[in-house]
Amino acid sequence: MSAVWKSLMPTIRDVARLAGVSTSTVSLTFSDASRVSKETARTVRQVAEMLGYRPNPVAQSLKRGQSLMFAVVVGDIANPFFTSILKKISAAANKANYQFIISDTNFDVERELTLLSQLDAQKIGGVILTPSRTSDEYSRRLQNLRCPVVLMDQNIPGGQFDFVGTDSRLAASMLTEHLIRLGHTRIAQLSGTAGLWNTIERLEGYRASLTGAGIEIDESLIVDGGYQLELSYQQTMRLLTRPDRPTAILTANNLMGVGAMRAVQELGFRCPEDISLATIDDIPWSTLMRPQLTMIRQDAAAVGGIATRYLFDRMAAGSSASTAPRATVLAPQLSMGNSTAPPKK
Amino acid sequence: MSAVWKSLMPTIRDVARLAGVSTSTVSLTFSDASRVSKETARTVRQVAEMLGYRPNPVAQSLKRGQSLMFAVVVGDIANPFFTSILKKISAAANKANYQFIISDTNFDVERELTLLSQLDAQKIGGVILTPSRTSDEYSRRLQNLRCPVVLMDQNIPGGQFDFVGTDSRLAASMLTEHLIRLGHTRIAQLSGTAGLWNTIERLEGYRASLTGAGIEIDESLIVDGGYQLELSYQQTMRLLTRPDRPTAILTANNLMGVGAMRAVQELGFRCPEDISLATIDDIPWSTLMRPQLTMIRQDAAAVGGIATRYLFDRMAAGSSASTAPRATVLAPQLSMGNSTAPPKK
DNA sequence: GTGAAAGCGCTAACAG
DNA sequence: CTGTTAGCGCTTTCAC
Repeated sequence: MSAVWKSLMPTIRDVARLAGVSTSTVSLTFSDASRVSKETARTVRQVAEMLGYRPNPVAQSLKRGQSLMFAVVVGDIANPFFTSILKKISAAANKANYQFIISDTNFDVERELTLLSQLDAQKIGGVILTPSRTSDEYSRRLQNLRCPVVLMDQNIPGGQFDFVGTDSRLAASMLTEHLIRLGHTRIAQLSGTAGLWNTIERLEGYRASLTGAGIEIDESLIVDGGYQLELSYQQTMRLLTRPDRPTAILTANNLMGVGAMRAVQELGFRCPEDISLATIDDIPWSTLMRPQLTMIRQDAAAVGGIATRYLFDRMAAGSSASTAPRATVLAPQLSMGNSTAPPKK
Repeated sequence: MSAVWKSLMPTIRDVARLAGVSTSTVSLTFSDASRVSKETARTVRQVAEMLGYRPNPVAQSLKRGQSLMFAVVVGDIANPFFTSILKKISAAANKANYQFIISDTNFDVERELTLLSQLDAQKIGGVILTPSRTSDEYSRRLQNLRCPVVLMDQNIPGGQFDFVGTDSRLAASMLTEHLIRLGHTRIAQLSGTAGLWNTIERLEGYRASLTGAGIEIDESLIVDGGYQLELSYQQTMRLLTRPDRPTAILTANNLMGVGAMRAVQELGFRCPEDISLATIDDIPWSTLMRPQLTMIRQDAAAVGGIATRYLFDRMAAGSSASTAPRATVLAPQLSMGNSTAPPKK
């Protein structure tokens, strides 16, 4: 009934025997062709082709103690910001003939650390990671990995790792200042998971802009939305049913933007007449939404592309070379929608 | 500067030496504890713990000729329908302590086949796949894989593989009949990639419903949108600028639904007054869109959950057992929006 | 119940 | 240039 999974693959020995050479010659033919005579190489390739021989990557990894596969670890594979990045990484990896694993940690740090140690045990060749902590302890765990690590989107203090992301501080400032210019003074921020790099940066940008405009900061307007849709929805419900509710809400990522918008709609508020909404990160098909959100766009493709390049460079260099970490911080881009307007008198 | 990737992992020999036993005893302790005396096992575990020993999965795979890792291969990782499925698979795999690879083929069949053969060479333990062809040749390639294969979403003829998906024929019929009941007779279908299982089923459902209602089928109203947003957008533009334009459009997946909606908006048509829109597959945050699309919802979590169960069962059974293929066809669910209305007179 | 030994398929000195 | 050889870390008979 079911397929037979047994038809043995030809091994390097089969090729060697049939080509009348040794296994090392076959191996060399595929790794460093220059060390084999043109003629031998041709025969070997021919035989290999005929037999349908492909080097066993598992054996290669075992021998080399390192695989050519790398891993991308993200907190939420359903977040379109990350899928955009993944698309780009996928294309780059494909072009370079690398394979990679995508893993979703569901924002579970325990799971993330377990995963990383498993990958480490598998002798994974490298990791592109959105770190879910900024603590020293966490940083140490990452440093113990025996493969190159590239951070994306979120950074960690210390700068020991390659990093690519967007200037979050600036992003938050741009939106905050836009709202201030419109005349808002009661601007809430739906903030992300406490302690994360971007969370801190976005809060700082927000605070700096308010202070710079001479607006006193109302701490009760800063609430934790955990970068998640549902929590953001609940928090927005709470914010908007307060007597001293804000006139504008700035959400620190796309999913929280959606959550906030849903709450606004459900409460029957009109946006932007009753409440202004602005968010960081794009939402797919946001052009079909009403109102269109004013937002900061990040260049996800660039993030993915650069992260991949950083990683490939390190993987190619091997553990020997210890180049100084590189970092790219991209500029955020403001995209005006119609979800923001001057506050009602 | 950069991390040292060299700190060697303890091997089974280190554990054996320190525990004063042989490597086979250590191995046995972890695989079949019943064959080792309680006491020895305890010592071994203790030493292993102390050393931080973890069996090297690469070596295990090489020896066993099969890894515990499985792969999920989809055409478009950015399609939210697939991310929903992946979320579920991820949770299930995590619970069962399996690892998996996600791969995006970008709808490139060549790439898909290359990928599958690479995975095969890696001795991957199993594959969950959305097949991108229905041909015999393709089917044969799949059968040659030496690991269990579970099909999801799209099926292939022959029924040699486990399959889980939704009744696409019924899905298309439900929407078509809904439109007919509203009084539409010129209903276009934006169809998917020709030849695919669901494409065929959805077309059949559509045709059957029209014919059943005594409506003659206008072949020019059936156009190829390739399951892609952009193509659907263009095709809709074309459809709506025809003198004999349809009064309703049925799109065969979510991305095409978005594409069609964008075209409708850009042309200044009102939906549903000027044109009715209905689609198969949900769009995230569709509740924030205006109008709200009338659509068929599939139970993505169920698809992911069942596919995983099928695969794990086969992986656990090993290549020995050859159970007959299993299949689950889920019922589609109609979700009424306000994008459909009776046609204008 | 435990250990010795033979590889899984490949790579990389090292010789020739 | 090519072959011999010794493992990578683990599993698995097969003896004891």
